[in-house]
Amino acid sequence: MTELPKAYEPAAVEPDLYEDWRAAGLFHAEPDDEGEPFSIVIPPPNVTGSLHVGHALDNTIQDVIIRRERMLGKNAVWIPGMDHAGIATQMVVEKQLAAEGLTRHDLGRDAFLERVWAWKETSGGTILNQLRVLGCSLDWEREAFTFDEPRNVAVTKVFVELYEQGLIYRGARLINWDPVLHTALSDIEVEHEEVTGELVHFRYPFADADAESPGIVVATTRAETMLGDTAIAVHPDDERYAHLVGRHVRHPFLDRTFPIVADDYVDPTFGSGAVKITPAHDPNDYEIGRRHDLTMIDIMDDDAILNHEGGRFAGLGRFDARVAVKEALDEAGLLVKVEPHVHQVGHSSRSAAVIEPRLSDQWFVEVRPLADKAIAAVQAGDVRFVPERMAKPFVEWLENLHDWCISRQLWWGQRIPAWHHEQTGEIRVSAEPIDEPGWVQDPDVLDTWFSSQLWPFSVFGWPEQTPELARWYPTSTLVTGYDINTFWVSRMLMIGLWFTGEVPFAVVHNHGLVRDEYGKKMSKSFGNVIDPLDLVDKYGADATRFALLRSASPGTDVPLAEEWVEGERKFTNKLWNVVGFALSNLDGVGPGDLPAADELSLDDRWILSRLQEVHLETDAAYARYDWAVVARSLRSFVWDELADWYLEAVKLRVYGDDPAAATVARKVLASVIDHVLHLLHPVMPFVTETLWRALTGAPGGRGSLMVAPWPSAQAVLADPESVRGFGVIQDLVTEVNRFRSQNAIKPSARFPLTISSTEGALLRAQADLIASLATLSDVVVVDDLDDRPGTSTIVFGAGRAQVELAGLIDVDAEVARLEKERLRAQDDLERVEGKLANAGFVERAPAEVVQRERDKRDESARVLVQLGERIDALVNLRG
RNA sequence: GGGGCGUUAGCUCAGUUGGUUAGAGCGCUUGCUCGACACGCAAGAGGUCGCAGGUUCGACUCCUGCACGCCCCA
Repeated sequence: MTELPKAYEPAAVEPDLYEDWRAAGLFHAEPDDEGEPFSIVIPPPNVTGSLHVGHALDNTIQDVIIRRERMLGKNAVWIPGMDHAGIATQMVVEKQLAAEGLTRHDLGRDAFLERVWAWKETSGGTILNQLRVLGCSLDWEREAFTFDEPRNVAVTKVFVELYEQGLIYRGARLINWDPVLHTALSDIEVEHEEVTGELVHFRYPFADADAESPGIVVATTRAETMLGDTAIAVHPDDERYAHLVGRHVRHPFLDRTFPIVADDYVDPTFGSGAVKITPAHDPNDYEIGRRHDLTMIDIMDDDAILNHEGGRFAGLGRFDARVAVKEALDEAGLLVKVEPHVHQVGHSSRSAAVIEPRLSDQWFVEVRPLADKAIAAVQAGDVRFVPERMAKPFVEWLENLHDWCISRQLWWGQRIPAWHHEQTGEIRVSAEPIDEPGWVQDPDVLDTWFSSQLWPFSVFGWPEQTPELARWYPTSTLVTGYDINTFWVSRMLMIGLWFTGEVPFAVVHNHGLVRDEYGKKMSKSFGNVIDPLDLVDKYGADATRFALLRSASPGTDVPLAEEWVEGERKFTNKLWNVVGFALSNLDGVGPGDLPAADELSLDDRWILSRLQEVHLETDAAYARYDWAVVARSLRSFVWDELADWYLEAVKLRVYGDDPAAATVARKVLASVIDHVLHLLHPVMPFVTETLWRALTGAPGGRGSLMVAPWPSAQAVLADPESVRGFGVIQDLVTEVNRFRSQNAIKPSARFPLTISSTEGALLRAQADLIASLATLSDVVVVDDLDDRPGTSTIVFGAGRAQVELAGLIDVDAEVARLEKERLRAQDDLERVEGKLANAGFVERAPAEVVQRERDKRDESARVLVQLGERIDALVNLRG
């Protein structure tokens, strides 16, 4: 076996290892491979995107899951791919055009699309390459794109069938209009932000103008919309206005009158209690408009500039018009008052423009029947959320879902498979182009989510009944942040159930959002963004992955700091050195069968037992997606037990002169390391693979740890008695160390120790081990200590140990140390006696709990007496 | 306004069914080159578990109210 370099250098091994795995075909799976099927589809990142820490977390989790399932012998596949991201991608290319002084309209539709495809081929998709750097074991032979040909076929089929089922319709509805991007958006692409604006109160005069009547006062934050008003609404129970219902008012700037209507929606306590109604530019007004059959007037053009309906305000932008209308009202003597007002304003999540609700002809999906199926599936447990509490808001969201506007006035995306007759206006929806005179295809494209909702089955070639689809659909687990449950998960569930009759995934695992070390959201403007590629570069992929997982407790956001990643690099280095120590001392012994039970020493039995416990603990944590526990328990085992204790213990035999004992130690050491490398591999693939090959001499390629079978926990190795026994030794050694530290005795100074203990037989048998671990010159176990002057006592859990002071110890410091221990024992005793003095406790608590407290009391009392005697002896010695 | 989550050491977080001396990482203090590792080893300081009640022999843990913070929806 070769010696390892002194420190682990990730950059030196990661790219080559990844290429070795890939070249050996280890990322690839075929549907007829052995094993139970297990599949994950990647949440397709935007083709315009680059890797941020959120992707790093999401894909690390998926990689951990798929690597473990692969080792468990499953027929595991992880499908890569990207989302064509209609708006974002079109914006990127339009920005390039703008730099050349061009718009997409200058190029025309076909030339523009060619240009976008060219951009996609050369600059798009860098994110997928970045995932390789992280170690993600995606099946690259199966890469899919939401806008490639197989996916287009699926999209067309779904559109046509939903249309034929009456679930897709075209009609004039109030939609969210982005006046910058010139397209409709769905409700969830709108973000509501709090804005301080003005509440303008003004008066509409009555139409049947008796000069005495003051008219009726209304209030609005968007004064310009009064140009589209076609009614005023009051609450039916509002006595102030009851007599006015049915009367008409006159528009001050336009040649029309409109009625005062009564509607339950009106909040009589808000403003004047009378509401102006603009059905074509406000969602609530729209509903009222439908109920009362009001005229709906769209007063704006695509740029949100007032059209001819705006009368003398036509040609003004909506915000200029807001000011102009207010001034005109004032001049006309109709303005009552203007007050500051805080309210929610919808903004485009893409362009940040203020959304204009607008009446428009668009395509919609009627979601109710689809949503009901999805709700039923969640409630029946056919799809399970982890953590569970994510299910409730998900269902509530589905229950309140409105029809989905799916048409976009863009060019980059699937063209809507509908044709309009130029003369008759008739509409035909068809999977095949209609090539007859007079028919032109609908110019709009579909919302990107319309394609990505099909992802869990379109990636497998649906609607063709492929072997992949049969084998891997439904998928096993979907991994996403909880923030896109509504955007994406809900739609996949609805459409998957509708078209395949099955839930598209059995489990939705939601992780949190990655934040900075103070729990703040990462943002460019705040300057706290961490680049995961930078982390990989500096600390390695394993450390980056481990740091993310370690913070990922179920259902919580995931804080991350660069220093924490640095800490995990130290862990990879620790692991490196553990194996390095083993390699230089194994003398050719590799992992294999363990020695017979009667050959094992106490430390062997202890570490093997602990390994089994840790194995079971991590298996359970893996199964419940608790990455923080997986990471922490493995880290703690390797560092705090294997390295700090077992390696130190094993030196006694490995450096000793009993060859048989040395061989036993080597076998156990090699096996434990081999086992824990398996357990760690899904979370730290690179360093574990490197070390495993060094340990076993495995050739790599198909002989990689990556595809080695997951070990099984062996219940026979569980040995509570050894765990307890080794614990006694750990306690004693720790107390000796403390004694050294408090008495400023050099760590390298050896001195003899005489022990008296309730565990006498155990300690006598392990005297050499104790001497080795605690750096003692000699260890003797006796029945009773003589407590001679000139000695000091170390109290440990199972007894006392006596040290010959030999003039090396400061008596005052020793008295101080013992006083401190006496106080501690005194506190213990008082607390326990307090409990036992409580009659209720003694009578009603379980007997074993009471007995435990009694034992504690006896122990503390004994220690207290002994400490008192020692202190007295020292004080006497001092004179 | 409706719903959800959170409040534990200087910071970020664990704490499984009520009984532990309330833990970890980082940071901080002290000592240490003893044949894996200074990307290290050993020891140590640091917490009225948000506040107020209640249930219980016993509450960080269960219940009620309040305060503060964050998220989603309207």
